[in-house]
This record gives sequence, structure tokens and C-alpha cells, in this order.
Amino acid sequence: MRTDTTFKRAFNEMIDVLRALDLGAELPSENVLRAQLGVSRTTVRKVLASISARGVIVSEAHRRIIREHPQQIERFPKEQTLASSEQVETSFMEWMLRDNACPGTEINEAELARKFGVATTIVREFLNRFQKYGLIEKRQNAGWVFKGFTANFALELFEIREMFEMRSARLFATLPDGSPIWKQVSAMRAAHLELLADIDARFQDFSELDSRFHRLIAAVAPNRFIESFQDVIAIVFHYHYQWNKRDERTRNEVAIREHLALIDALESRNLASIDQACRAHLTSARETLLRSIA
Amino acid sequence: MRTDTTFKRAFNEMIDVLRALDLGAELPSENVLRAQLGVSRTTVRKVLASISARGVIVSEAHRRIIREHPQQIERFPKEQTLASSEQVETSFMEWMLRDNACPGTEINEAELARKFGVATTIVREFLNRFQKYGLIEKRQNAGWVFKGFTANFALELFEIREMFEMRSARLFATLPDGSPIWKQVSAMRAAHLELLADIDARFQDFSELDSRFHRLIAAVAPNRFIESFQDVIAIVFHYHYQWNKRDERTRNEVAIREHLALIDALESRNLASIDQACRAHLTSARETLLRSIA
DNA sequence: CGTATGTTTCTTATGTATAAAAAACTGGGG
DNA sequence: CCCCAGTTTTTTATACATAAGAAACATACG
Repeated sequence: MRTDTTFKRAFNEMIDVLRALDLGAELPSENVLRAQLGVSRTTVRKVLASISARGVIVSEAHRRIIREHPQQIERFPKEQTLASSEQVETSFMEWMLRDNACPGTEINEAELARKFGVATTIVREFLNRFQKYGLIEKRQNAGWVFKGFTANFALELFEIREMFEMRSARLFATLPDGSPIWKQVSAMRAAHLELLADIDARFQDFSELDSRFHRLIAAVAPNRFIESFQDVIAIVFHYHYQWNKRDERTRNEVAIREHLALIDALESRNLASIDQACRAHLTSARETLLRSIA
Repeated sequence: MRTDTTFKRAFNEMIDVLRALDLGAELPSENVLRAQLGVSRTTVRKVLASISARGVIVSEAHRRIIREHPQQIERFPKEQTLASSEQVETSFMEWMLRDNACPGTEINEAELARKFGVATTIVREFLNRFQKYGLIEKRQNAGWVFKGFTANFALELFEIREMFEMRSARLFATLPDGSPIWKQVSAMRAAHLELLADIDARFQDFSELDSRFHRLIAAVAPNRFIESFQDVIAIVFHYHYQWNKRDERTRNEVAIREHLALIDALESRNLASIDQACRAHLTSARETLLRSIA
């Protein structure tokens, strides 16, 4: 049976929506809420019914009134708001990084499904999607093989990354002054400086900023294949560094400074500087990853 | 229920194996046959049992003897030797290219499953794998959208293709004389000349040769992400050109000559010539594809 | 009439079932 | 002992079932 994670997520969000409204106010229409929460009206109605049953709102003649602010209502815990297909990703990455890092390990769909507590269909679907990350390989009529989080993997990854990133960065040199991208670049610098100022407390926020930074650079000339490859990079860094915490703070601080240098170079529109800053960052990122694998 | 396409394929292949043996000869062991046919011993035994039931071979005390050459035995038709998951690819590409080429078309899993006569699971799995080709996109809790076989698609595809191909081709300039790749390059030239000599009759064989040629060039320095991208190129060319036959013969002849020029350039080890030949071919291939889309 | 809610229908997400295929186990002969 | 064929156990490929969610349709109210 399908899980009701969409409902639970919408329910949690609806609590926030209600909190922002005054007592006695009329709720927005189902259609407005639908757009706001990003779900179907069917789900909105289900959430409203559920909240109504708890007495937080009352329906009267085609309108809904807020009776009390939902302070007491408990939110659904985060795990219950993730579809099984999403949970499997986390389970799998943990299995991979913690338990069975060794290359050549055979992956057994049935066993994983049992271990993760989901149907085999889900595991299968996940593995199919996960294939693009280059870490597993399918063998006809047999299971999958884990190819290993190896130095080779990192080198192949960075070879592509370098091609793509240099290509995008270089395009900034000819980007017209009026492009809206420059605004985003400048906002990106601010975000980096902000994080740098508070690096001791917030160094763990870097992973997400890193991904946003590289996606912004790639966005200078959209290419679906490059965008898809960003997913590969993002997942690798997200999980690998989550698992390997050595020198995390220093590592991130260095990367932030390299990003800032690259931003300066981009804004200078000087091709040589761009090349240099970009390559410097990629080389350093590669070395860091390689060191953490060895 | 799972289809028995593996059995049928093995059965067809076994017929060839038996034909190559003398009457009265003893069959190789199950294990040897298993390796030869590339299936499990379970399937080999099933095939042997089936052929045995038709009286072509007799089992006596731990050995199997060929009694007659299987001229009469009918092979299973090709369609029955393809797993549903493989058939779906063809069905889908035909649906896409013939019926619904327009961008933005919504793809309905259930409807496709009905149309193709397979379970929804299979269609779903296919779409998940097919996502990497950049032609479809998934929307949360809703179906998929066909993004269209558009000029933009072709341009993005070729931007990546050019980066990858130039990278590989350039590496040939520093490839040591002793590398086994040179033998394959020379064999590749022979294959091209052979096809060229008989181009009027065999121009349809080019698609496969093309794919092998570009994979060989990439093989100079293996990179899983580049290899994976070759699949994208291969499928696009295979199906798109199968559907668009305009000027097929001329188009292929031109490409063969460009390939030959590139082979010469590679063997010259001259970087400038390699760059030039490689770029010339890619430009021409891109123009051809764009023209056929417009 | 247009917008909002109530109702019905269709589709997707995910579990379960099962034949086909693979792999593991077994006893026997050279 | 190694290899071989017979047997049993596991796993995969695929079909099918169903609740959740989306979309389409219908009705009512201002």
C-alpha cells in the first residue's frame, strides 16, 4: 500500500500556514492552499478534514474559520514525511559507506529490501536510478555489483567535473553586464562571507552551499547533461563527507576561500584568472577527496 | 510471471552449437555449455531437456550423444527472446518518434503499460532508466513529461559529445606505440573500408559501426561517465535515424569518410590534425542531426 | 457566469505473489 | 580431490492488487 507521506508533509506545512493567520480569520480557499502547499486539492481536503477533526478549525456554510492556534497539535516526525523511495537512498548510502565499502561486493535486492524494511520493487527502482552515479553496475539476470568508492572513481568523477566546470566558468568572461546571473553571483559571495564569519558554528552548512554554488556556475548556459552530473557530485559530497568527518571544519573553510577567489575571478572577466582560480579549486577538492578515500 | 526469454535465447543458440558438432559426438559438459551460452546451468539443463524431448540428443549414463542434426527444429522467433523490459524500449521509442513527438506531452505509465501490453512495473522501471537520456523528466507524484526531441536537445547533446570526444582523440597523440589500441584502430579502418566498398547494399550497418568507432576512441582512457554517455549517443542515433531515413545512404557515406580522416589523424599523432578531423566530424554530425529535426 | 466545494474517476506508489533463472548444495565416478 | 550431473534453495523479473494522491467532473452559491 502506498504511504501517506504527502499527506503528512502537507499536514505539517498546514500548521505553519494556520499559525500565520489570525484567530477567527477565514482560511484561504482549497485551491489557494493547494498552490501554496504544492499538492493536490484532494490532499488539501484530507489535511483540512484531519485538522478540523481536532477542532482547530470549524467549517460553516462554505467557509472555514480558525478557532485556535495549533500549538498543541503534534507534527508528524520527519521520517514519516519521506516516501519509502526517498528513505531507501539514505539507507543505501549508509549501508554502502559504513558496512560494505569494499569493491566487488554483490548487492542483493531481496536482502536489501529485508534489511531496509521496504518492498523489493522499491529497492529495484532505487538501484536503477542510482546506477547513474557510477558506483554500481548491473549484471544480466543477476544482481548488482558495487564498484567501490575508490580512487579511480574519484579521478573519473573529477575528470568530468573539471571539463564541465571550466567550460561554465569560462563563459562568464563573455557574459553581458546586464545578465541576472551577476546578481546571483554577488548574493552567493555574501552567503559565503556570512558562513565564513560564523564558520566555527556553521561549518556543516557548507555542503549545501557548495552544491548551490556549483549549480549557479553551471546555470550560465544550461545543459541538461551537465545539470544531471551535478546530482552525481552533490550526492557524493553530501554522503561521503557526512561519513568522513576528518578535518571537516578546515576543509570547508579552505573551500569557501577558494570559492570566493573564483567569484572574484569571474567578476574580473579575465579568462586567465578564471582558469587559474577554477583549476585551483578543483585540484584542491580532488586532493581532499582522494585523501579521505585512501 | 517472469518470461522465459532467457531459455528461448539459449535454446536458439544451442541449436547452432549442436549443428557445429558431428553426429554421434558427445556433448560438452553442462558447465562448458553454460559458459558458452552465457546462462546458468539451470537454463542449460532446461534447454537440454527440451531438445532431448525432441529426440535430437540421447542421454546415456552421464553423457549426451547427438543423434541427428537439428535441421527441423524451429527456432523461437526473435520477439520471444527479448525480455519485456527490452521490448519496452523499442515500443517506447516508436511511440515517441512516430506518435507523439511534441514537447510537453505528458507520459502516462498506466496508459503506456496498456498500450505496450506489459505490467506497469516494467514501464516504470524503463522510464527510470530512460531518464538519463535527457528526453523525459519526472514530476513528483505525477507522471512524466516528454521534453521533446528538439534542436536544443541536439545542441546540448553535442556540446557534451564534443568535450568528451576531443578529450579522447587528443589522448591518442601521446598513446605509446605499443598500445593494443592501435591494432583496434587499424581493424576499425578496415571495417570502414569494407563497408564503404559495399555502401549501396550495407549502408544500414553503419549505425552499429558508428557506435563501435566512438566507443573505441573513448576507450583510450576509460571513464565510466563518458562510457555511460556513449549509451545516450548510441540510442539517439540508433532510433532517430531508424525513423528518419532521408538521405540515409549519403549521410552514412559522408560519415564513414570523416571517420577515416579521423583515423588517419589519430595515427599521425599530430594534435592539430586530430583536433581538426575530430571537430570536422562532430560539426557535420551535428548539422545532420539538426537538419533532420527541423 | 465564475469561483468554491463536493464527488467520481483515473494514476501512481508500493506491497505481495510466483514462475524463471541463478546459485548453492549433494553424492558419485574417474 | 576435481569435475559432473542431480537436487534444493535463493534471487530476480514480472504480474497483479490496492491505498494514496491527482485530476476531472458536477453542483451550488454569490
